[in-house]
Amino acid sequence: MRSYDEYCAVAKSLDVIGDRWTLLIVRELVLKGPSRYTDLRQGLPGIATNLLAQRLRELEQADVIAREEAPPPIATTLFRLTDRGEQLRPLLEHLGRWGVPLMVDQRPTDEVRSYWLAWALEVMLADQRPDSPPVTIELRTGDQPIALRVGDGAIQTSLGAATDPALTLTGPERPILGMLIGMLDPARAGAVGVDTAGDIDVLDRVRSRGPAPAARR
Amino acid sequence: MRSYDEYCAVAKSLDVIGDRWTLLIVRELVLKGPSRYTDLRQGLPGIATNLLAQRLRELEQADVIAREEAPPPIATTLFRLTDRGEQLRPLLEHLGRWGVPLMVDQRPTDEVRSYWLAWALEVMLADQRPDSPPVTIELRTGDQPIALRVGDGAIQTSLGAATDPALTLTGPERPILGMLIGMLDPARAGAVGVDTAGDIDVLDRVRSRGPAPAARR
DNA sequence: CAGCATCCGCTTTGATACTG
DNA sequence: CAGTATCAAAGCGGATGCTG
Repeated sequence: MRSYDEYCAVAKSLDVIGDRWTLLIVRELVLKGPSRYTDLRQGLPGIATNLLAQRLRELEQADVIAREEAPPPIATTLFRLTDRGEQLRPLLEHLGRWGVPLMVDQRPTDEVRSYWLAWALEVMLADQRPDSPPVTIELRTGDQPIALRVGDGAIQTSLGAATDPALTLTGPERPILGMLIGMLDPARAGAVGVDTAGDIDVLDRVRSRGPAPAARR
Repeated sequence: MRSYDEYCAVAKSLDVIGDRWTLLIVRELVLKGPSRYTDLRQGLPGIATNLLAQRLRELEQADVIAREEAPPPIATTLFRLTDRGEQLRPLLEHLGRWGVPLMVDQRPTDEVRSYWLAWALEVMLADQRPDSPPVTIELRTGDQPIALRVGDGAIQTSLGAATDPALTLTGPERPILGMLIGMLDPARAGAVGVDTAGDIDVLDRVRSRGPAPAARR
């Protein structure tokens, strides 16, 4: 992209990370850690392969990512975030929180990856009763199940089936997210296509953190 | 811009604010408050007028900004941030902090506005000795002077000459910023084209906050 | 197969001129 | 003041082919 030619910190940032696809590449590296070219492509459906190569080159030049030649038995190129790139993580978390309300609009053409959803829930939800014993909720949605562990004041997610979940939600992504962030009455689960198994009341345990954090100062 | 067609909170955010110029328009409204079309153009040198009109329409549709018809004696259209738009402020602050290190690269074609610089300093600097009496530093750089007030643990800036500054720095933007954020030895001010008048030691009073805040959690 | 480069049609942007 | 209209240039998306 052309530079904005402004001597402004925001404009200079956007000169580096404002191109189309660029922040989504950083997202993939934040979520997956060091990744191969091919794995990045899996997480960026629709990107033209030449564009991915070009963006990776630009990000490397800007010291946001680095490429390392992994030794055998991996024997491939890995792309990873530099320290400078890691500093974008809280920015992405903020973008994620800001974007959660937009997820009420799920379009039939939208690709889904469960690790995107899991991450959105981590940055958006909070444990409402930190002193109660931990509970686990299993979400059967997206391209693989998500285990959501609520306890000790924190939210953790992992991919794959949960062991002994207190509640299992099965159904489309949108209403399941809606129930979790409190925008959809859990009692209406069935009406919106969500199958529930277990104790529906554990949903009270999670609470939305609001779309934006208070400004730092 | 085309949608990324991803059911991911970050991608949904970028569908709204990822277009070229969009975040800079939000920056202008954050810094200036409700603004007229023409005033926005002044702060976005290089934008094509049709693009500004189009972006404003899109941002209005996305509930990031609203337009209000100001009554006489103003009698003009004002664009202002909605609540949703205000929630982007901390995001811009983060982008600003991340971008400050990139300001070592000032190009001759870069446009400068003093209120951009003042804001970058506000989000980047901190009062190193909150218990000492307040001091004021005047910066004669950019398109108008900046008064930098350090005291009570906070940094405040205002445009225009300062009253009774302890230190006045006159010269190009880059070395002045460098001296303030501690990347340039104040003793070398003269060698880099900066004129100093007053007590150079008050520079120890400000401290860089580092390029990125710790992750919230 | 991983990691690209090239080509081509289409969309977005930039520059400028013009208007209620 | 607050835009719209027009058109050339740049960027992007999709398909394909190449190389170790």
